[in-house]
Amino acid sequence: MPELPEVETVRRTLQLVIGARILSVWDSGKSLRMRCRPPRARLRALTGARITAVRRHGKYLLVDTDRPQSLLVHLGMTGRLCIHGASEPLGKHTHLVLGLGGERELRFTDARRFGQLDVFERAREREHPSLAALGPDPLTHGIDPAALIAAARRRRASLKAFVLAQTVIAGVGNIYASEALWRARLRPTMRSHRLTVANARRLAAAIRRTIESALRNGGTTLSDFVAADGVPGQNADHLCVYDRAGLPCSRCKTLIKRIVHHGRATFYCPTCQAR
DNA sequence: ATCACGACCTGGAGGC
DNA sequence: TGCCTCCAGGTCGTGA
Repeated sequence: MPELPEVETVRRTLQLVIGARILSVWDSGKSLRMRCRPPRARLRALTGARITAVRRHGKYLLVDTDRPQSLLVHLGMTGRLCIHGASEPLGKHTHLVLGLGGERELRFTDARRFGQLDVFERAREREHPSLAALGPDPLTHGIDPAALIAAARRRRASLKAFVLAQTVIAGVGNIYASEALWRARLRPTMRSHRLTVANARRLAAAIRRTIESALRNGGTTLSDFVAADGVPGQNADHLCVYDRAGLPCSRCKTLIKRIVHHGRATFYCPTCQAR
């Protein structure tokens, strides 16, 4: 669920907490991604800090404060970062609660615990292990077709794996990889080093347009995703291939095919997506 | 160095 | 109704 458009939707709805002071910090103590426990002492040291900005790179949210530290949040597959009333009961899978005063709390919940929480020094952001290797963000940096083709030619993996590689482009996940390749009329199983210049241009434009259009619809909600205000996204109704196996392609009416590629569901139109 | 695969964890859906 | 199995949007470590 939370790929770039969903994380950006959360970021935008989180603008409401900018200027708020973190009056209290509570964490569940449970391990999240890769059995790593979020650093409790550094989380709690945010007490008293004021939130100054909420940024994003790919699928990572960066909550800046008026101190040298920022909070890093990755939503994994089922993570939510939502503003709640302080009197609302804590959900079962709540892992972080920032008390913001005015009866508001910013809560991170994550049933599957594939998410990530960390506190890092902003001055050394580039060195953070999760951020250091990220490629350009399609919304904030754009995608340079020349750089895209150079990266594609260095690899032998499929185009789908290429588009999913966060070191190449930050923020594309399984849903939008299928969607962008459909839009670019390229077969997901095509080897990335066979990408032509014209195809690379089409792919760069397709990724950007796929993401922008999903963002306009508030992101894709298949089961868990909601924005920081609790509102689900509407983009599931606008998907062209993802989760549409056996339904007609909106361009050519051929039935959409589902394959398992690299252990992930992959959808494409056998007619209008060239090999 | 690059790639494919499995593991991480829980809940929901569907079959019996 | 209840138990079982399978499946899921991300990322990383392992072994080939």
